[in-house]
Amino acid sequence: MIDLKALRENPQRFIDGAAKKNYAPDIDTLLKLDEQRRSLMSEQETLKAAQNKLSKETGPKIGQLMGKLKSANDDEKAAIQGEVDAIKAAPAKMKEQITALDAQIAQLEPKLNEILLSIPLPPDDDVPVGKGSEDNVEISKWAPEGWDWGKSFEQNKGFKPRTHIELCAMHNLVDFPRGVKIAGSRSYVLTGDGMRLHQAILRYAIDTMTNENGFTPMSVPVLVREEAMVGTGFFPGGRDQAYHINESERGGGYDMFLTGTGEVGLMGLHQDEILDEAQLPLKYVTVSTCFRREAGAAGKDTAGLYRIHQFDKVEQVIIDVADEQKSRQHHKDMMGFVENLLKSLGLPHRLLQCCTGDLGVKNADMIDIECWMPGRGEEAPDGTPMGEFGETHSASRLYDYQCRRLNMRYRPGGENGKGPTTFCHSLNNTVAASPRILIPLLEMYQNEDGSVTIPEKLVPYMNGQTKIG
RNA sequence: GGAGCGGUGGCAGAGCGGUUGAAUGCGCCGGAUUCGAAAUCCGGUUCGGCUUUCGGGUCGACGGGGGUUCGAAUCCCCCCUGCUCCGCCA
Repeated sequence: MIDLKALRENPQRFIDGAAKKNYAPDIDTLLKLDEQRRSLMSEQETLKAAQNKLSKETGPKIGQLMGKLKSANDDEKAAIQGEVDAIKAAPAKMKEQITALDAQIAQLEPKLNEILLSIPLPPDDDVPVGKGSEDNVEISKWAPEGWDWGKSFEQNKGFKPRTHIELCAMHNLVDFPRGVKIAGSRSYVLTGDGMRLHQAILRYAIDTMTNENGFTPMSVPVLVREEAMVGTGFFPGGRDQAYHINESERGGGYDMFLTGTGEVGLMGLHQDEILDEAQLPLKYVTVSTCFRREAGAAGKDTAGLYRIHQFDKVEQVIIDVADEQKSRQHHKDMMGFVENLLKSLGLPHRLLQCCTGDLGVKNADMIDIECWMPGRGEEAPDGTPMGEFGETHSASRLYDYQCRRLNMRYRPGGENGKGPTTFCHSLNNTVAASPRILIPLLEMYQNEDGSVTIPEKLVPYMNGQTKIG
């Protein structure tokens, strides 16, 4: 959520920011509603102040009179009762007016909140302006020694690549038909070494983050309440993408949603809390099953492990003080952890600066990391795929947008005493999402005979096994 | 699923219809004491909205939402949530 005060002061900044992201929230209406609400509120407050003043005077008086009433004789009783009734009647008009104003204010609020929640965080000025993913900008590229970006897979390795789908079939790593039988399209079953490799990469990723990078591992819910989805910024915008468990319809008090990323659970941890500055930054990592409806992606990436409804992901988040420089540094650090991981696995990849049109509501800045997938992309005349980058990671910098929604704050406790409570900054980034990461892993490590070498770092996690097939 | 008891400031924990934004303790901040520190003593310390001549003013909030009342943390209703016992399952 953006800061309503900041919006009032400089609406243009938010109008422009939204436009850059291809959003067009009705900011004019919001400002009008906000104006109306404030004017009604101050009118109401004046009345309430008068009412409070009055009741402060009459309260003790009534108390006294009621006391007298008990010990009074019949003649006095009538007089005292009359006095009490008169006092009681006084605030009646005010009360009516206040109630009426209440109703008017309540009427404005749903629309106001709806628009407020939908206003995107303006992108940072150094984020390139663009329409969509086609305008993203490559900022760096890495490949292990011996890999020449100017050459095809075949020229690099001396044989034609098989796609991960072929490799999976060859070694019984995935059973697609049975996955579909059980759970419908975009479903799959990891089998044997496929499942082992999946577990190996996840475990390797979480161990690295925990043991080398100082993150605290967590297990968090993946079945959450709507508040967690709204708080983390996925709702209302991304409602279509989440599976909805309709518990209220069967007598439960509220509905539940399946999370599309561990970020929801991790960020929800400190919802409504005031954190001690000394505890910050908080660095959390989780591995969780992620669920995505992939609404609107019909017909896209239908084959293989690329776009599926359910997968497992190791996710990192950092929560820290509201300091732009620190946020920027964390962002770099988090990408560094991923790059080191990919380098240790020998996977060619690049960093992509996402343009404004590709950011989504909650990001000020986002950098995707894409791995080279030799089995993707267009086919050469002889039917050999030419390879293509595929998104495997996404690193977001959110400022206080998410923490404001989550009401997650800290007390700045510098030497000069305590400042006002302040919303934290948050960031998140993928560490490893599998089985998607198995695509580059299998395709880059395939041998001419179709066997697949296990990356050195994963061998310990495969019980010493060095090869599939 | 049945029965019972709870949810109060950063934390613990009183208050259970009358001025109470809330005793007390811990923590935290400032001061005194001390060569310095600990201990002790004194003072301060909830969060948010609106407004402001930046001194302040004002409203709201005791899990959430409604209601009763001149007046609600306190009474009533619904919801969320925690704990204990019983049942069921593992």
